[in-house]
Amino acid sequence: MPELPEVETALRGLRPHLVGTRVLALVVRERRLRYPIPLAAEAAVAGHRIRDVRRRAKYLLFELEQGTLLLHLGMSGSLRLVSARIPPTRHDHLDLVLDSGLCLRLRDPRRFGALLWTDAPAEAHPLLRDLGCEPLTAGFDGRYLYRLATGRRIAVKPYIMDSRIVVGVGNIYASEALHLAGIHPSRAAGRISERRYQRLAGAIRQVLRDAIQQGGTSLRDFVQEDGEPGYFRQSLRVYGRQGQPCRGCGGVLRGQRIGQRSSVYCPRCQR
DNA sequence: CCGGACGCCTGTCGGC
DNA sequence: TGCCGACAGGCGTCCG
Repeated sequence: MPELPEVETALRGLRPHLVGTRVLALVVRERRLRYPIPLAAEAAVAGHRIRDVRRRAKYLLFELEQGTLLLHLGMSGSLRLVSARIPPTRHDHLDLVLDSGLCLRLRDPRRFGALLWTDAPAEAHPLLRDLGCEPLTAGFDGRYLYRLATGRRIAVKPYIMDSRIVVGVGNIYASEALHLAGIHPSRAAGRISERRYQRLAGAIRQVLRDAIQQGGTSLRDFVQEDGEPGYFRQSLRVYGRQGQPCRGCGGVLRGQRIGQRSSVYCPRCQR
């Protein structure tokens, strides 16, 4: 379930429970995630305090007294804070055991997630180095999107899903933002005006903010059981609604594959 | 450099 | 009911 809003929600929920606690151990039960968890990770983190937890793109960064853990949830990863006594179940691949009696447990059935450790500044890590703008910070606006799109023939949907351009916009939010902005998902990125990119940038921010807000209400307690999101289901405009009526004009929403990802849009409202 | 395809995994769902 | 293919919220890599 992890898109930027969920990672952000996870961050906000977890942070107060993590910052200042000491890592007693990293327990790895399944090392084969997207990248094998480095053998050095366990030894590197044990005994160190968590100074801070931050988010960059969809990565959670656990800054320890020594080095940083980079955690990515992939397609199916989820985090829970549980008592260290609770036995792990299937797909609970690792625990970060804390001196508070809790442990941070990663479950990831598809194993597209990742846990890496670096001693260097996290931003310099190869996986973070080339990332584009954070959509919710200054610097991300229509002009930025417009400039980087110059001459590009890629469809706008995969363009805004490209993390070298802007991070955190996954398949759902790309679809939603394009509908909100009235832009056809397969329109060439380089053939959109700066003015329309302003609308798009605003739509991306709005959609992400709304989702964070709603995610916040359904995922508020990470010490509890799971907290399945299920959040925006109700407020989705197009995603997963192929064949159903557009909430704007009442017309039938159309589905199409763009760049190997399913896309839904309104042929009337989106041009 | 760019755009598009591929593959990594497991779980679920719809159709037959 | 059971089987099978399609598909799933990501993303790095490879190829032309």
